[in-house]
Amino acid sequence: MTVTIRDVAREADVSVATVSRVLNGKGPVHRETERRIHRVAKRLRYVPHGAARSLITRRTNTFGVLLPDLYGEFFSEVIRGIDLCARGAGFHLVVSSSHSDRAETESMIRAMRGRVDGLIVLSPDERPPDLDSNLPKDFPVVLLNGAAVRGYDTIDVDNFGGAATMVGHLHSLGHRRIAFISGPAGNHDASERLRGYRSALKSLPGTDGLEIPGDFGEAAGYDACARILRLRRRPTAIFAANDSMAIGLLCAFREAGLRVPEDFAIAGFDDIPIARFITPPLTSVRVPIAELGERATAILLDAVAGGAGHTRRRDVLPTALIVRASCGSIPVRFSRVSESKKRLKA
Amino acid sequence: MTVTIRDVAREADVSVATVSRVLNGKGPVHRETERRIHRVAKRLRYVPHGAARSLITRRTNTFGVLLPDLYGEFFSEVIRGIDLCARGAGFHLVVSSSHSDRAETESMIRAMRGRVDGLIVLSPDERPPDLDSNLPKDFPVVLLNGAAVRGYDTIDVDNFGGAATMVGHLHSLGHRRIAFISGPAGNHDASERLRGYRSALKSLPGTDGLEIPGDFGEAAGYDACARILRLRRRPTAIFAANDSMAIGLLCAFREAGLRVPEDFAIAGFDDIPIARFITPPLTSVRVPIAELGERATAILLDAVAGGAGHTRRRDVLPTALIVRASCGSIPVRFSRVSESKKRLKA
DNA sequence: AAAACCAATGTAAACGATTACAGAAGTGCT
DNA sequence: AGCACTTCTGTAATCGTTTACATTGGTTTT
Repeated sequence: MTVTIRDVAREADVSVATVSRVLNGKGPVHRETERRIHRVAKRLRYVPHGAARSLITRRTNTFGVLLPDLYGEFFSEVIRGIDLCARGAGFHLVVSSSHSDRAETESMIRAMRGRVDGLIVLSPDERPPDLDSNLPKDFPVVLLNGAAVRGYDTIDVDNFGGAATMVGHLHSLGHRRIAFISGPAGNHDASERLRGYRSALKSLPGTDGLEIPGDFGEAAGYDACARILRLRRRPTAIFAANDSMAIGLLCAFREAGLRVPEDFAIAGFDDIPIARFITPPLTSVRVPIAELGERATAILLDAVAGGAGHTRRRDVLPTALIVRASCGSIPVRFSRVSESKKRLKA
Repeated sequence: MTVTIRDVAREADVSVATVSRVLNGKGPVHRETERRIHRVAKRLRYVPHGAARSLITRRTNTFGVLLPDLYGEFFSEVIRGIDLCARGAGFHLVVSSSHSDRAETESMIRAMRGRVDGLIVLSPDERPPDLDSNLPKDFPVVLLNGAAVRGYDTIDVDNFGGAATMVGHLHSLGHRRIAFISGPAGNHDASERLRGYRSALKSLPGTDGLEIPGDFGEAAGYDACARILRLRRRPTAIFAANDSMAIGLLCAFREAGLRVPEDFAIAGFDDIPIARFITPPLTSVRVPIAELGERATAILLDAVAGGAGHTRRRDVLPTALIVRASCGSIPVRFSRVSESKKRLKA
């Protein structure tokens, strides 16, 4: 049915070996033969069969990326970093989402065998997927943004430190009652950030905490507003475990007729691109999302090239406090856009 | 090196056929043998080689998605729709971005041969990639959001109608000088929206237009602000060809100390999720982004199942005007969040 | 007791490419 | 003329699976 290298060979009156040579530009082939084969290939609309090819060459020049889901700016940014680095090294990328269902994740991991040369797995769970029984030994894998796992390369950001820094910042602005909207239970980032928040509060004199459950979605932030307004002793600052929830919260406050930062200071975590575009621009903890992806890919490239000679690593990337208007004490015109865009005179 | 079905067979003292049968649950196999094989497979960490398998079965149970790039909410949403539908039918998804470089796009298309059963190509260009010479004849492909192409299934949104409707809406709010920030040249959506804008303006009495070049990026919207403020006769309403530019514009106005919608009405196009969360919530034209993806996948599923019996289609999805606060005349509390979230009493 | 059947398993041919090896033809050197 | 070398091309093995078909031994039917 579909046309194979055999058809091209027959039609061009040569052997398949010669066709292969021409198409891959290997080995000496007569000028005339070469032209003829190209003509025939084009005429027959021949496209080599990727699976067949990589079966024999044992290379796919492709990396797989496994995400819990494909939506949201965080993942987009990670992929951008991965893409950048992989593309530079001549690798394609296949991205797959597994909806944070453990069984499904593991099924996808298996499905990648023979289709990719290496795997980047974003495993936000505290308990990472069972790679050992779902991948051949020594298959190159980098775990992104999850707990450390023995025997695998992992890369993570300093969630603990970032959260602690943010609490310190809020404290320095005079806030003493600082609430925290936490992320989903069992999520590695979420629990590290929570740990950072708690640890910082404990070390600061005269502070008072309040933990509101959340799940990293905008709706959770939105709902937190109602909860906060019901309180007798309201916090003066609210620190959301990620930007999405902070945005939902901002939105709810606006609807409720409350002002940020005048009535409440709000801070987020991640510094997703949209953070600087909302009103007021959001104070957040920047995690170098794209760089996370780049680094992961670099490690994977090393693993693929190095084979057994590759030594496993655990990288932790630093975070940075990004101060904007949502916590007050700075002019409403926001601080970071100037990096990339012309500032307006008017 | 890596363990194959042969190794499992040898270790379990059976033929490869039996192993294959067990692993795929086909054909009658003795209970005891089955157990033994499973044990051995697990012990050896055997994972079947996807390429080898799909070479013989001629099925991958995978769809490929080709995007111009992987970033931005629009694409995330499309993928969500695709994912939803594909997953339901038991198909995996591989996503690849090609950075809108024509040659690269075509190289990726070729790379998909033998790795996927069908392809969804987002081709925002007026001139779509050359599928004919980069894919076998009758390979299932759905073109998303681009110009119609003979011989292929295509699906698109009603950009023209949506833009015209928005202009009508602005007009009905009393605006007569309505500027348009256009999208990148050569982009199908962009030029259809521009056409809709022009056509509507022409048909409305006493209106006045102004076209500002843009490229769908936030920065373009941001820059448009300066340009507008330099004008002697300023527009009262600005219609951006997509939401990202509208957001950039909003941001620039805020920096410049101008108020929306009091000083300028601003409208966007796409209704990306964040549109309702910014300040003020953005009036926009909703395009059913996720549904776009779902429909495309449904068509592809039909094509894969139906084979030659599949009839080609060209679908055009309707758009809807979403009125929020950014063009005034409605309360600042925004209208759509109530769909999905509890409204606050306070 | 022969025929007919069934369950359990093995043998070997695909699938569509790449590539080591070998052979053929031509050229230049001694 | 014989040899070595180069250039071009073909033969066939190989990658890791699936599966049609054959085989075996046992059970039931007639």
